[in-house]
Amino acid sequence: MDTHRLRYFLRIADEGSINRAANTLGIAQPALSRQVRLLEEDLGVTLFRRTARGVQLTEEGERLRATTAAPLRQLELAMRYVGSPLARVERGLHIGLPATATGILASPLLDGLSAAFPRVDFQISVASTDVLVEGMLKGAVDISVIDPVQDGRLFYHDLLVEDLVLVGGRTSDLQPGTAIEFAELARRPLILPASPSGIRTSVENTALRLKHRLQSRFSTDSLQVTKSLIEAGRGYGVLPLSACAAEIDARKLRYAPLCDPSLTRQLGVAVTANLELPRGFATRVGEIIREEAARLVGSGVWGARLSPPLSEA
Amino acid sequence: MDTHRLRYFLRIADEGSINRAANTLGIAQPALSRQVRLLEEDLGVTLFRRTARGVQLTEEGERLRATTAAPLRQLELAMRYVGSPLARVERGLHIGLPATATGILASPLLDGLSAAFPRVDFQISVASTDVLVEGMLKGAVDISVIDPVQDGRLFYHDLLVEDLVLVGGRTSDLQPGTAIEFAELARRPLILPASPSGIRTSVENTALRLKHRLQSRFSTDSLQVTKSLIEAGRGYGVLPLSACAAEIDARKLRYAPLCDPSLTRQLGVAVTANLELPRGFATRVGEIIREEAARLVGSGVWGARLSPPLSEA
DNA sequence: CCCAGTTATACCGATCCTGTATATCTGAGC
DNA sequence: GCTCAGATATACAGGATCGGTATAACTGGG
Repeated sequence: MDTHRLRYFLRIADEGSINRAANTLGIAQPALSRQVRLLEEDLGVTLFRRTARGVQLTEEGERLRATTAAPLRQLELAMRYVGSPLARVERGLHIGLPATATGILASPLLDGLSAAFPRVDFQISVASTDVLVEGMLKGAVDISVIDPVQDGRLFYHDLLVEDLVLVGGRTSDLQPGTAIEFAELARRPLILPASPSGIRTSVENTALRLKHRLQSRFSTDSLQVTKSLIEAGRGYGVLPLSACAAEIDARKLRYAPLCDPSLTRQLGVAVTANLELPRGFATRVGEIIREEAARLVGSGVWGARLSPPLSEA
Repeated sequence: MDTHRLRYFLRIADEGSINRAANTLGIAQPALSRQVRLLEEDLGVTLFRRTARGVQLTEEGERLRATTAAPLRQLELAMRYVGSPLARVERGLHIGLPATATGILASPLLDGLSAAFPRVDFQISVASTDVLVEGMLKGAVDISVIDPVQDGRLFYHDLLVEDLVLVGGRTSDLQPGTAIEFAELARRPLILPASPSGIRTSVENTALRLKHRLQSRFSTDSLQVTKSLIEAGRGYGVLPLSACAAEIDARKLRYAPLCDPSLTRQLGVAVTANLELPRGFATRVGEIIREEAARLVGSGVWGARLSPPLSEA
């Protein structure tokens, strides 16, 4: 019943190996093995199946991970920031997220942020990059996760890169194992974002470069609408897998990777340059966004690749 | 960064004294003093003001308590139940709460329950006792917090007793320091629950016994409506303080204690006798409700008195 | 001024954690 | 079937941390 062992356990679950976890934790492997055994004895359950290529969570282990990861993270943040003057900030902070990242990011992010900054009311707006940028320049939005932008009035830093996949309805012929060539996209009706989002420009620029002509029958800025149109068989979507994981699990949607070329979308964190916030606050919030994203990526929940972090002076 | 010290810290905060906390924790006082000092050094903040009559939380201490109590409890429950077959139950559990307890109980209760039973979808219904009892007998509601009932088809056990206060609008003359006699109630327009709830019968029976005639101008089963009517100056309400703490803090409502006689309302936990649930599951859920209530009462958030617990064989 | 009650300090023994060295196990490749 | 690489498990010793006992220092109240 100690955070210590729990942190070890979670790291092992992430790494899938006691050995690798011992390395990243900076302790010796036998010590870690021992802690796992003690934790298992304490709880009276087997947490891992030991194999010759590492360890694998049992059902109980998976349950423990699911129920302890978030509270443990909240504790860590709460203790880290309790001494910080930033924790005293009383204010509303307005966070902007793109629709294609809310499903995976919103809830854990709010958990973490409210643990670190209990006096702050966090508000989340879901909108396209251009709307969020406008909101930030007006001062209505404080910090956003958006597509890359070049604007001197914003601080922007890359967060992660995510592969895009082709998503179709239940009756489509898409299979995760069979990649679809980009040229094939031109022969299928596409449902693209209405506003010039990162995904849409990525798709359109590639089409232009390869001299393909796309059929875009519908366009909408609502991810919800996009997915229901796809589900109804009205067309195909180009989306990050994380944005429709639930529907794919539920067999409502199918997907296939893209190739020749594959497409990606880049996300980053942006804050306004002239923030009326306590010094360092926005930076910390940005760090927590990064940490939360790193955690989701590291645990395999978010299939993306992290961009290199900000240099830590 | 150890649950150990955090638990000690929270207990001290609850008891208001290192000495008393040491007794209830079963360790020596110097050891506990030491742990507090170490925790304060770790975090770099002063958590308590030491006085000759105990200790008092500083602002940072209060913040730490607010941000760590819930996650810590979730961790404890998650670890306690990870090995239990009950944690594998996949089912929806329908919980009934009275409107006057939801505000204070719903959120922490859901936190705790979902940590203990991750596979269960908890649904909360807010209704009056008679509706909840009916729902439980029909099997639509599994477990409820309700006024005391005598019904052989239900298992019922007392949970806590709470004082009722007179609540008026912002312009009323009520003051927390000046108790209002019951006789005075008859001279004020009251807004009482429409259904025969515990609060309403308590008020009406007392009036009958003392031969007072009440003026009940409006009645509604919605606590929301009740409070907005009171706020608009349409009348007075008889409510537990916990049901309108937020509005009183916000200076939208005022209150005064009742005397001659004072009124209370009793709450208990009830489950149907013929549950189609795994053996012991409802019992455990009931225990968690009790624990959560005890925690809220112990920390002073819920100004009520616990009923004696079930005998623990 | 004294006393009861509180928190803080000093020291000691026991426990738990970690690192080093080594054993054991398992799956892949020949 | 055998071997080997890579993984986890066991044994033992050193060191840090925790809790207990004894005692000091502090603060209000009578």
